[in-house]
Amino acid sequence: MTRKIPQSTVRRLSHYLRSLEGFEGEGGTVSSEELAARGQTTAAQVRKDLSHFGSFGKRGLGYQVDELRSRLRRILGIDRPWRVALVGAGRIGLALFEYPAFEARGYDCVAIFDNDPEKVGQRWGDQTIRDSADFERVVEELDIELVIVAVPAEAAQEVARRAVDVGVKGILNFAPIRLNVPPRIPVQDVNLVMELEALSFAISQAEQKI
Amino acid sequence: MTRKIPQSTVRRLSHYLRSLEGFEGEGGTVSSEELAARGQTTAAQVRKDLSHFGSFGKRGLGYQVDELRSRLRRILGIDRPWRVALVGAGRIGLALFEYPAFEARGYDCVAIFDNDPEKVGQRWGDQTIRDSADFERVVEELDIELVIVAVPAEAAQEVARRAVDVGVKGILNFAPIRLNVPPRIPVQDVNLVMELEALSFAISQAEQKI
DNA sequence: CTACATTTGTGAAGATTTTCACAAACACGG
DNA sequence: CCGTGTTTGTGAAAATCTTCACAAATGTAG
Repeated sequence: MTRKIPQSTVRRLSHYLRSLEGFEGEGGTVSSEELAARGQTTAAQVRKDLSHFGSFGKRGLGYQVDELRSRLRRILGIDRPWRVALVGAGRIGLALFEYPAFEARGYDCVAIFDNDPEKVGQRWGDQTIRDSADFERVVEELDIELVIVAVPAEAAQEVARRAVDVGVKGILNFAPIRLNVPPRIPVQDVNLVMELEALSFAISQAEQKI
Repeated sequence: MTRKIPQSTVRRLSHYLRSLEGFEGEGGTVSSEELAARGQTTAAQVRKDLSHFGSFGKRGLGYQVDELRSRLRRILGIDRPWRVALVGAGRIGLALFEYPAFEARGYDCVAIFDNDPEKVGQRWGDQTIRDSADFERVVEELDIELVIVAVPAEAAQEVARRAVDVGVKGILNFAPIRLNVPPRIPVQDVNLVMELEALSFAISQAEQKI
């Protein structure tokens, strides 16, 4: 049943979950049709996506909202909190740290690191920025599982190496380079320039067709 | 030749361009093999990606670095500057506004909007935050083509509608909802929670296999 | 000028993902 | 209890994307 799941399926699952959260009807149900209408997809796609993980949903009725929600949370691995460290206390780091949706989804940022002596010791919310030199010790003490890499490209690979060496389970990478890590460690890249380029590409394509 | 280009191809093109920029050899050449090694892909994929847009590259030699660079810029639509407005002067907006890579790639943020009276009038770098009420007028006066939506989810759809109505060409959307816009307007979504969820999903999957 | 070593460009094959279409399951009304 | 109207789950078909494999170019050495 659960084998190699397409990345696109995972993204859609995340989207379904978000849709369900704006769904107050407690004991209510949703059909794949309704779910598809909210996402940008089809009913068949919704059913296929869900079917990878078993069959919850009653024929003739649809899916029970609260059950589907908790199933999706379990599938996405957010049925429990994650302990996250932010590395790089720049603008991007700050934006992420203050991003309310992270905590709402159970991602707890429990440490912030930077190697700029000016920044070390500053307070952000409930956190004090730590010296990168203490990274390994703190990761172990605080049992950190995820690392958000928000440092310049030149520093990113080294951060990733240290994170992997100390046993971190996954990396969210904002630096515009491909991190070289063992294949067992998932890395998720966020590349803002790439997104803008995809946009200007799409516009240029459309213009050319005229 | 140039037809429906996969999104994955566009992302790789962007990546190739970035690789080429770290390539000082002026008159030099690269082979698809080398380019593939830098990206996380194969030589055949590189050639196929490029072949969608014509055949530049000499058999037996490879691609001329500077020509390929400028071709990729043209393909991605960044062979000319883009006039961008940022809507939403929160943390994310600030991070984006200060993101140096944007300007380096020719995305000029020429206006910032917010509807919070406390923020309107504040200066960020060379920009003064404007009142959202002036959005349409300013977009027309400054000839703005792209809009970055960095407002809360509740406000995003309305911003998108106004942007489309006033003739903007594309939208980069950070709000965690699917914007409803006419199909001719490209929208690129950046959803940070989704990225983290994809990460925790991947980790959970890996753990389950044990 | 010829033989040889490269490397591109590209049809065809293979793999993956999406869509289709329909039997099976269920609720409901009578 | 039966017929009707839904909606799921899922093989099979279609579409899309990636990899393969090799002819066609090109440079180089002799």
